[in-house]
Amino acid sequence: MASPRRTTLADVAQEVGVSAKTVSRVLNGDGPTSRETREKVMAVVEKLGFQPNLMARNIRVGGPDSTVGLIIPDMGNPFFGSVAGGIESAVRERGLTLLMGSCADDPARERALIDTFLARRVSALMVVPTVGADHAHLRTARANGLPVVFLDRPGTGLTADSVVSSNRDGAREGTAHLIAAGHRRIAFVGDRPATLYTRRERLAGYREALDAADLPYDRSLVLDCHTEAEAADAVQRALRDPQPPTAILAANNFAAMGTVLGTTRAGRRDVALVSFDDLPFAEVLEPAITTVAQDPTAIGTAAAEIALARLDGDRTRARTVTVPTRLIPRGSGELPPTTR
Amino acid sequence: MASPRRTTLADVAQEVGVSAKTVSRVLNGDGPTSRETREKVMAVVEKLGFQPNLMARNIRVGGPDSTVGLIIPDMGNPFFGSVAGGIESAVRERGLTLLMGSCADDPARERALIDTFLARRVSALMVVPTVGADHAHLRTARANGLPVVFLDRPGTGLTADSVVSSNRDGAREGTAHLIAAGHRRIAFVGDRPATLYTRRERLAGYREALDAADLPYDRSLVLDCHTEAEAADAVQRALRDPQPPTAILAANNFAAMGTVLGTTRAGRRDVALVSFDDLPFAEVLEPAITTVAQDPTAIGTAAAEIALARLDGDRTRARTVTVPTRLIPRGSGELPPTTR
DNA sequence: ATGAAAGCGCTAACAA
DNA sequence: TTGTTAGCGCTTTCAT
Repeated sequence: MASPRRTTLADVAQEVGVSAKTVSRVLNGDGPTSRETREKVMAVVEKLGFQPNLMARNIRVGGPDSTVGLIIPDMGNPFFGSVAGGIESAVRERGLTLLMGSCADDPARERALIDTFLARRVSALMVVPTVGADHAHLRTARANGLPVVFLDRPGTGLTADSVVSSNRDGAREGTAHLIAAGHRRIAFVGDRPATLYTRRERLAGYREALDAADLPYDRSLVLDCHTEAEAADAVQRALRDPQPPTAILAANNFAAMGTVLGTTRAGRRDVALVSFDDLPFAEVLEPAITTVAQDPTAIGTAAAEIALARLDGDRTRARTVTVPTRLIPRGSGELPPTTR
Repeated sequence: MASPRRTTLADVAQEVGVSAKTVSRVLNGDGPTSRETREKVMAVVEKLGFQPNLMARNIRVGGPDSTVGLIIPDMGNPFFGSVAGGIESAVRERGLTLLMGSCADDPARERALIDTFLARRVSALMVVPTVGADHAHLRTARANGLPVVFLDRPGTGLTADSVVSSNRDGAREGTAHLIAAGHRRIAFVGDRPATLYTRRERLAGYREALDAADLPYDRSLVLDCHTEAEAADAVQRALRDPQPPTAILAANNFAAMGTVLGTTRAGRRDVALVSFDDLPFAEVLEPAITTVAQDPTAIGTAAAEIALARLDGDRTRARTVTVPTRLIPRGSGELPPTTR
């Protein structure tokens, strides 16, 4: 029942007939070792299935572990997958391994994951902050030299590096695109809660575009939803209004999917849609959806670069990197609507 | 420049004026401690921002780390995100933390990640095997009591627990659905390489359905593709054939997206489609897409349950759990095609 | 309720 | 080229 004690470096050493340190030298390739010893050691390592205990190593060496921790709010969102991919390829070149965990939109869980990573002495910590989370407790770790980077949204209660999309500009451009096509009643479908950073920024961009065109800001055209289903319902309801929108700016991918669902269910093909964040089927839907594409991979890469620079001793003050978005016109919102 | 040595348990002890062991007792709540000591210790811990070094703890305690490792081939695929979510919620109840890494479809990278997790003494290891990877080297670890579970596909070179979808049955049902609607030329759009487990199984199911209906198996109707773009091209080409398919079974989500792209670009709305793996917009597209839905969360949960049972001492032989798929008819493939 | 000493698996520093 | 000793930060064991 009790599993046999795991093979240790000492076991290997004894079996080979050398000292532990020699085995260590062979495995880590630091000190000089004779070709013969090397071969014998490797053979025994293989035979015994020895796996060095990295924790024991790290504890002795004292430095941080060769991992980078990433915490995301939701595994189901492919946006974060792409972000992670960007980080991964950047840190891998430095021999670091990306480990990630999801907190499932739960601030307490985010805190627990942060502690887990800190306790395991990651080299750097990347966090996509969850709504309601506070990051003041990271102050000490950061002060002690741990690079901390916030992605997609700035952290709360802690000034640290962060990488975000050009939310405001992107939303402004997207809205302006609809306005240029002649729309005057444009709904904004955004995430909840309304205090969410990305939501606030994108709403601000939307308003800037309205202002620039001297269009009134109508609070009733701003819809809240956290899920695709909610967005679909909200959109269907809005379309039944006496003064319905003729176009919609969906402020994130879920909102956009819900919007498509909602307009489809309402049997409406004539509602123009611009989506913040690219969509899998943007090109295929009828009409094809114009998007304000983010670059999640670039966000990840930028974050990794900052973290690596910090590891290299960069002690300049915290900066915020803005990754530009790109408007991809795709039919929807391009032609003057029939209701013009 | 050199960051100050991190605060240790001993630092806290000295500051409070007690022994290290006492601080340890307070933090882990094992031995008895006076209320007064507890408060003083906690205060200093807070003040110094002390983070216990879990590696040092684990090394002394000897047991495995309180983490479960998951390796997936691709972060961009939301399917794996859902699988991870299933694992997460199941292991969390046991106080375990899920850590995952992506190998980006690279067998060498998978190997490195496995070694990383082994070296960090995870409690259990879950792997979605990457094409070309071999898992024989996991034998020792498994023999020493480490639970190893393969997801989505069985591992190579190692008999271990695995959890898979009912690929064959699902593909058969999906194909039968198309046949029942009157289709006789049904294309199969599957992943590359053709040796891929899921691809093989699903193709087998497709063939079973053809056989059952006495339809011929036409090799030219089997299309290979690893990306959405490849699938789109392949489908467009197939539709230009003298004897084009009237229906398509897409064997995974990328293939399905590509198929939708391909048929759309070809201006064909009359091609019936059944997709293995549910799609974001299945319901919205015209016509709505019938899917053979997998249950990725259930796959994750099942895998976690097996691993936990192993941790509890279950030493029965390796088993394979099959998670059923579910046919969701949604218009596409329901009505007799015009070409009947 | 608390402390002292020993030791987990490994490597730094010094020998030989 | 190799071995020895000490010690990383923590917990175990045994004392008090």
